[in-house]
Amino acid sequence: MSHTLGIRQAQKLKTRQALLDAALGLLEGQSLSSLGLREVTRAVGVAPTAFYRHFRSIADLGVALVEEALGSLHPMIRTTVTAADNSDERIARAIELIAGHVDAYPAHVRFIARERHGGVQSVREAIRDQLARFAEEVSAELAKDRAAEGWSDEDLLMLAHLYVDQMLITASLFLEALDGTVEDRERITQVATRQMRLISIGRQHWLD
Amino acid sequence: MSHTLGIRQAQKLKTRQALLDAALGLLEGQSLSSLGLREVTRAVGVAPTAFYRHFRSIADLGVALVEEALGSLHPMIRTTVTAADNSDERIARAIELIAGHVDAYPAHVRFIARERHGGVQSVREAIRDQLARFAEEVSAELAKDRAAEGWSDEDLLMLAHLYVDQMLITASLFLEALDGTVEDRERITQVATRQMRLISIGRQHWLD
DNA sequence: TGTACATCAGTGAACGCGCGTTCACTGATGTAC
DNA sequence: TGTACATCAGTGAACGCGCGTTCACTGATGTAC
Repeated sequence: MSHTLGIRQAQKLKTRQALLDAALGLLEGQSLSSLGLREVTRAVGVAPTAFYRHFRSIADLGVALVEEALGSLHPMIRTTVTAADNSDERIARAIELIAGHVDAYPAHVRFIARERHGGVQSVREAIRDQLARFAEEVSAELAKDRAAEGWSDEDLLMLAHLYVDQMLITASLFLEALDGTVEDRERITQVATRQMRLISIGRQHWLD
Repeated sequence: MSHTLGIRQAQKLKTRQALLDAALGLLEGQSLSSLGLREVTRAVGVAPTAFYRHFRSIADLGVALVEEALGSLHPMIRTTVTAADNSDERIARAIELIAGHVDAYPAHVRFIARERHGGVQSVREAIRDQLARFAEEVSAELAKDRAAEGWSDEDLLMLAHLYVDQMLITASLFLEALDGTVEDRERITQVATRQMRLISIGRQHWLD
């Protein structure tokens, strides 16, 4: 049978999640290295000191946010890349998937884009490690394709990184255009589609 | 005949440059949205209030840093992309140029990578505008090449953006490896070279 | 060239404010018997 | 089931500190004559 959390532990998790959610919201207009502990607890409605029951510091909370945000990106990246063969139709579907993810989790996407090169070392490292893990999974996924015959492991990994980076660039463009016009978003879709197509073409002729 | 600046104006420019330099140095370990005005003036050795003689705010100083940093990237990007035809030798030279630029101006590269998606809107916009200008110049440069025959303006611009983004990604990888081993840097060089090669191949077969 | 006045980059005191962190605490939840 | 004690998430007061901004100022540089 399933184990039910105690009341105390359940409440603690709830507060912790509220802190994470509040921080993510506050990070829309600033970066992690300027986010204040009091700012976060004020947004949640708990005393500043309650923060320490959950995180040692804002940097620590940031690392937890990386897990959460990239956990949500994970399935998207997998699906996108699995679909990223040479078919134009599949490329189109992958781009739509990215756009949909940005619509559904804009704060996660913003957080990763912003803190990937941000001012907090431990967070940068966490993002780098997670993205490297993704690239390895993508690489393994690519290896299954018959188009990967004759490719070295190194070349598969470099292609995987290219896909992952391209995906993040596209996601952050869609993010900037969230409050923009339909035309803005269509232009981004068109450019991203053509870039993916060019990469696909390069992939097809890699072994020529 | 050349006009010599007055003593007063020359001294003012000197202080202004000192503020920019100090800020850039302080931004190695944090992001712009957490940089303090007093921190910067303290590093320079002037009174906090002197700051206002040069900039309205830290965000304003940030925009000035964008001009400076991308002014230094400008020639590099031009040269790199001009050299980015299908020849492996030219690709290798382009990657070396990027690595050399990171060695020469690490703080500029860090600033642009960090603040491109950072927490200060006006700075993000300044970077976006400058990079768009670069992409247009690169696009015009690409158009001169005989390999561009039959390419639409739209496709040239999307390729230009791909090159510019790829360059920034590579630069920021070299930046992370500045204190790393020679092996780290060689691995980055190898991956970046292959990615550039794959893009070149896609470019060659674009019109197939 | 010399004088009298204007400009203005940089100063230093003062302000109110929010910050991170400490500490002893409270009272609901958990546990042992 | 009931009781007595332990745990621990969240509290609230207090602290010293650095922040951005204001203001009237100083004195070297610039300008008009």
